[in-house]
Amino acid sequence: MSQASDLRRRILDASAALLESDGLAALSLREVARRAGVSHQAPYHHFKDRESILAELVAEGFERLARRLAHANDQAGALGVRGALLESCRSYVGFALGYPGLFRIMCRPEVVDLSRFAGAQAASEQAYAELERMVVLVHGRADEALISQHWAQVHGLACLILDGGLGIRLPGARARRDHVRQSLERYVDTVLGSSAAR
Amino acid sequence: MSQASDLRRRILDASAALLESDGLAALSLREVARRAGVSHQAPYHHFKDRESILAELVAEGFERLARRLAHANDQAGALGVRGALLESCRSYVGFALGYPGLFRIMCRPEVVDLSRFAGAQAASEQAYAELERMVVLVHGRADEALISQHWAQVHGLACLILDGGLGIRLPGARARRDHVRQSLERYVDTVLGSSAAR
DNA sequence: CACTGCGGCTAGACACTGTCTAGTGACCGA
DNA sequence: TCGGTCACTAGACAGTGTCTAGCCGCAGTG
Repeated sequence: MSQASDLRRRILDASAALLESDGLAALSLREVARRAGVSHQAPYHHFKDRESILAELVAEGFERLARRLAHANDQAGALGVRGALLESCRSYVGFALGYPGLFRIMCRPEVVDLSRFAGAQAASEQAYAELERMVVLVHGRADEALISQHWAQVHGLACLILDGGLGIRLPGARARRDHVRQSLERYVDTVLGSSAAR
Repeated sequence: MSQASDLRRRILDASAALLESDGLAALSLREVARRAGVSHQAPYHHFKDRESILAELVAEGFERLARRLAHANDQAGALGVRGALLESCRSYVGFALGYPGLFRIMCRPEVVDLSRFAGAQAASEQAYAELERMVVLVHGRADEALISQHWAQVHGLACLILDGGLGIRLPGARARRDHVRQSLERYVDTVLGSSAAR
């Protein structure tokens, strides 16, 4: 049984590695099995299908993201609201840029349909709850429009750098980091300025 | 030759239809050929490979998006800055929700690598230029951080409704429309309020 | 008119994919 | 010792993108 869960873990790890190194297109069950040194049918003993493997990775991804966001929220006392907000935004975008392959399948329902996988969906709700907590910290309350405004800002920036035109415009990790920092600081000032004005 | 370009067009149309009705996964060259009533190899006479077909659709998509954004920009005189900004945001998000399959491949480099297709890239630059025009209208100037802040907001909202958790939270087209309207109005007020305050 | 080349298309083949079904062998409780 | 379950292997199937070869009608040229 130790070997069993061992193979399960090895399959997940090989999948994650393949995802980050060669992209989703290169992630085939058979290649994963090859890298794990087992037959092409072995993964089926631990996962129902290909999507289930990816769903497990997605769940782990959302958990990690939620932990990062929670950590930023917890620092509101030490850093103040502005510092914590900035940290939260950086966590989100940093996660996306740090694990681009994983982040992509996390927001691609044609790859992993969250509604089919309770665990992954629950983990994504955790991350959402942390975003909500941050919005309450900043605005004192949280309706859906406020949350989605904040979420859209960080998510949009991440997507645009990763996959959209911003990535093309920003060659090199250094330029991206600088751009993210600058953009997020401007966003934080906008949001806090507008909130204070009310 | 009329027949030739006819088949080319039919292939593009069949691909677009398949993309919107059954999603990217169902879009195979062979199914497209079947629907166009030709052999599975016929498309190769008009397109180098599968990606080239999608790249053509992507180019057309960016052109259409750019036209919509340009139209919103042009209305700044009639609607005022606030009205035009709102209209521009609605155009972007409305395009994404109106052609979800198309919008997805427009921001999925693992599906269509823009750097390989000059036409598609040029069209995407047009759309970017229109976004830049809007930022100038609103802020009087446009640096990269301002543009990406604006772009991220509309792009993020579109992505979250289409593929992210917001779509799950908003069942039905009506709820989505309302949410988009509310979110964008709040965003527009935030951005104009903050801009006026400087 | 005959010949040649070429553009638009068909047909067959190949390697690769996910997944179904049928085994195989080791371990474990009765 | 026996039956059964568990982790895994092996073969097959339909479907895919793409390579190569071939077919047919039409234009241009001698």
